[in-house]
Amino acid sequence: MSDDPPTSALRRPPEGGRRRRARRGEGERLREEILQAAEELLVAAGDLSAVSIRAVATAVGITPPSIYLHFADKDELIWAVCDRQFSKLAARMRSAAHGQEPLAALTAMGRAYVRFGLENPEQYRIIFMNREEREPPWVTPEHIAELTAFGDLFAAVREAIDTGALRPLDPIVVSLGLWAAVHGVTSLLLAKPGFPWPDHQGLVDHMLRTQLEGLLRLPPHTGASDDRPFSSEP
Amino acid sequence: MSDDPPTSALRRPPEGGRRRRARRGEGERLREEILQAAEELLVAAGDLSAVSIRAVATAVGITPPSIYLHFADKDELIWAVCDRQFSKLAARMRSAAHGQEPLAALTAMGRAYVRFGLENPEQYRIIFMNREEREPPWVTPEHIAELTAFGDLFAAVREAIDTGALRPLDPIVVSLGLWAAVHGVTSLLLAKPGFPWPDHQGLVDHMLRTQLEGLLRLPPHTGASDDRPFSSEP
DNA sequence: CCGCCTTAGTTATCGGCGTTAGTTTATCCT
DNA sequence: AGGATAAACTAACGCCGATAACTAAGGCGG
Repeated sequence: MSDDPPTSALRRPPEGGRRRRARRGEGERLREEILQAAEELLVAAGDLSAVSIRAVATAVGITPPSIYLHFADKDELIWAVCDRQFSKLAARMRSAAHGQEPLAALTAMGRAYVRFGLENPEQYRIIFMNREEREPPWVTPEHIAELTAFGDLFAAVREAIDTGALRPLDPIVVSLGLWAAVHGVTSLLLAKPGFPWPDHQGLVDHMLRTQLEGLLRLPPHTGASDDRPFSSEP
Repeated sequence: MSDDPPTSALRRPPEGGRRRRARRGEGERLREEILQAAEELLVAAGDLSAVSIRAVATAVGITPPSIYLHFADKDELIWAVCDRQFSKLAARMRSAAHGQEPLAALTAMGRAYVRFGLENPEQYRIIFMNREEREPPWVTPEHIAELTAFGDLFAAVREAIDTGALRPLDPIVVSLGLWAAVHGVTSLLLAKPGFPWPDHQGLVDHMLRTQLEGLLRLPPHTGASDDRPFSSEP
């Protein structure tokens, strides 16, 4: 990380003078360069704090204020960086589930989700492990749902319920529960990598298997059910 | 948040001169005042970024460098603040599970865990939704396990397995899975409070019920298993 | 070819941050 | 009384995100 192999064509030498201006329509190109440089800084350092406006500007070869011509503030830049990778998540989940019957599809989507999170830890942290207050305005619940292929998850759950494979529970709650399960594993692994975890894959498979088995149509259970109410409500 | 009711006896008026020195052994008292002020700032603003060393110093009535006499750096201060609240978590979980049989104890502990997280959102975020790199050195896996009453969780799981209530799975994996389940719900609710969640209690109970039912002693399952390996291993 | 407008960048600066070095002062012990 | 030391201070460094004001390079109508 200290030497400087030509890992990317981005870093310009200080070059003395000003940056050659882009042509009329080419402001877009600089935007892409900024995104690319910010992403490289983020994954290289593995730490959001290493991605400062100044560091990005230096990497691209411009001055800090120029970044504000393309992004309203730092949060928008960071989220745009993360969104780029995360736009691939839904496709990955869909292709993992492609052609599978509902229950297998749910497992495949869950695995793809965790895998993606572990492969893009910084982006996952920023998108799903931060308070939403810092999100740019275009990050709506609908956007989140789209990123996570929630529609496909929900459809698979509903089909599994309709065909009688799963119990007739509220498919929304079931879908959110599955999301919470895979998110729980992913975020704990990312937050505490030094914890003595067992095999990652085994843990994920355990979560999915347990969760799905608990949802299967079964003889009525007699498990523990203590029904004191909660304090906080939505 | 703008007016200044005497919410606490901490804030001193600028007072002109220096702070009256504490007596010889009383450095400890200032440490407590710093912790208290930092905690108040944290929960009042609901945002870690509002808790700057300078803001804490102002609130206590001292100058910023004085804080470093009691805390090595900002992270240690923040973690000490969070640890204070979190030291109550294990006791709450234990008292919730007190006298219950194993399965009911697991449910009670899970509920207590989520409730605690939702009641201390900033602390939960800092402790469980940040990368561990910023943790002070005294935050070991053992410390985390102690905070979360993992020993009691594990004991209840093992007992449930030994008595035949749960399947004979690895109790470590089962315990971590239960932790991941409740953490998944908690952290999603905290990260995305604007998401159209259903009733919190219902979601938590669904998670616990599903997870436990999936663990009950049952006819062997034939779930979907796609066995591509994961990328990262522990 | 010229002059204007727009766009894409610049320089300079502000206020805030965490942190450190060096200094002062009040209290305690002998 | 006087030195030692704990507990505070002042001043400053080098970052940070962000903004205001300026400048120069296209591109276009005449």
